[in-house]
Amino acid sequence: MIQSRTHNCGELRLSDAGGQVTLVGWFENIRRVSKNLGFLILRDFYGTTQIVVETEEIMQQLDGVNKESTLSVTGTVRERSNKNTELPTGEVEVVPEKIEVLGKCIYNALPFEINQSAEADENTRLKYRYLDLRNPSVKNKIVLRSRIVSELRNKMTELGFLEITTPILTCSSPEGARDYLVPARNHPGKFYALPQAPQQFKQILMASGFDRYFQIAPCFRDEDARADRSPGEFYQLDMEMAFASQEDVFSVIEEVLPPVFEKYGVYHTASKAPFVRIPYLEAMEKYGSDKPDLRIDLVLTDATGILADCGFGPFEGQTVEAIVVDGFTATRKVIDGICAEVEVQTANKAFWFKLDEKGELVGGISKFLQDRKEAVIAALGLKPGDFVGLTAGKKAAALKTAGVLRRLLGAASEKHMKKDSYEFCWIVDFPMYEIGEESGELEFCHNPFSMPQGGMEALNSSDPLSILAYQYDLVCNGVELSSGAVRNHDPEIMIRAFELVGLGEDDVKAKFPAMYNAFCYGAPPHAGIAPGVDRMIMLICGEESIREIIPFPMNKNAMDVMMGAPAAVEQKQLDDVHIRICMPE
RNA sequence: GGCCCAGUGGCUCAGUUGGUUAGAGCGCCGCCCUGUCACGGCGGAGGUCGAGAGUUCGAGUCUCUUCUGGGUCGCCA
Repeated sequence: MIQSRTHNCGELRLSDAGGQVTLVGWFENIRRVSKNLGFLILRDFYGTTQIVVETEEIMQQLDGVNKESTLSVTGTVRERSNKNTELPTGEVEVVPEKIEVLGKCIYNALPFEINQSAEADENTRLKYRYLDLRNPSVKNKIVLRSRIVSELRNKMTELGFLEITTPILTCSSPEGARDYLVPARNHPGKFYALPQAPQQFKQILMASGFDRYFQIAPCFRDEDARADRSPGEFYQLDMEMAFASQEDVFSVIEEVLPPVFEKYGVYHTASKAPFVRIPYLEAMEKYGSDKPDLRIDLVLTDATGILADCGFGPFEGQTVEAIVVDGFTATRKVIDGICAEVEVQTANKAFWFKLDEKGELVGGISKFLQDRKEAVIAALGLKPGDFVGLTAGKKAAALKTAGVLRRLLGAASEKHMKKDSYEFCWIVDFPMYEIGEESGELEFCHNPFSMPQGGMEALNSSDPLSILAYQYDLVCNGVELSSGAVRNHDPEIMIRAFELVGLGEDDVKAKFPAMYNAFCYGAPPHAGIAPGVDRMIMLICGEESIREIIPFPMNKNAMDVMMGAPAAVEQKQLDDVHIRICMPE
């Protein structure tokens, strides 16, 4: 029988000196100073405590005990003669009377050093994730994740939202990402699908009379990974409100998120309610992006009129966007690096020139501007010392490229980026429709669930391309956290909205049968949003890789190298679900 | 699927213009050390340089193919 612990390893203080204690934990290290003096570090979830070995007998007991074995140590707490002020438990040590091995680590070499695991090869870390997670700095992110999720839950509950789980086994949705499919044993040839989001269920909950719903919802999409996008599965703080407007949704988010970001974030300040609202078109014109990083105070200027015909080839007949940066003192090398990075990220080139302290246009493409120097200075409002970044192309491309250039210029200049805060904004008034790049035909711009602004009248009498939707994005520091919308709860408007893109009633019924039917029995106007939990935690932790904030992440190729998933299964299992494998060549 | 980067003892990395026996730190093993705290000192083991082919008198280094991992584009209503 194991003596149960009296304290954890992060707990003992000077006031405990003299007491008899039992600690349990992992054998982190031992510093052997002589045959009968050594300092053993015991680590558990809560911290580390120094065990001082002062007898040859106990020292010998530890011979052959590998690090990372689990131990039980019973002994007396004593004030240290040499204190360590860096450690919470650094004023005391435990003089052991008895050390017992609870769980042997049978290996005397680990795949990586626990305390440096974050620097080890990522594949090895994932394979031995249970060792990686023993590293306090790795573990703490998972602890933080738990606290954040718990706080979000509490806050939502406080605001009267009901947490309701929706099915994991459901049916494939015809739109969006690739589904994960699950064969149905009792229905040969048929499949369940894992939900890409609980979208239809939450809207049906609204039609069922629930008023405020939320869920920390698992979502499954079979799409390729990115640094900030885990393959396969992720979580959303999914919510929906009945009889609610866009502003009602905004005020809930504005109340729930900033306190969590401020409390746990690497930056301790976050936007206060109300967040800035920026219409989509304005965001594109001003920031060249629908997810602008508002920590950067630079904006785009349309310089087509003054620069397109200056004789510089790439500007000829194109839209030209300019970003004026005052006090930009970066070296030529940095500027070239930024331009190269823009090209990598957008496949378009960036250009530049400067107005030097003497009032001369210098550098970059300045030689093409000398004939219109004063006009350029006036049009862009330049002052000596100003730097001007430029992009050109068709309007959408010029704006998008300038958006990337803006972000890089901001990051490179002390003066124009407030680095230590969370700047939220709402991007609102997304267009309902757009001309599809490939099809050349009218398509839904975001998703077909959104209510068009102006309702049926707008659909019947306006140019479809001018119709806006009650569709919004939540953006923080240049990261898109979420899309949301006031939903289209009116079957007639839904059908009309589909008709404009060449579809009709049959398509609505075919694609969303349950939701459509439910809405035919009296649906409340409703609106919602679903911020990505993993993305929020990344921002809060200041992490660049999403795998750092997921307890058991898959690798880029959607494999769990620890568990060995995905894996082949036995023939019997395949037979049960009527599946035959056709291997690709 | 396209493009970019990386792969050298258990871990992190260095390795010059292609040139003798491929190095360092950490870890591991042994010895020494009575207050360490990234303990210290001395010694030792441990390498098919991801794999295959090629060029060459000679390849960790150059070329090609391939594998693995990461990033990115496509994709992500």
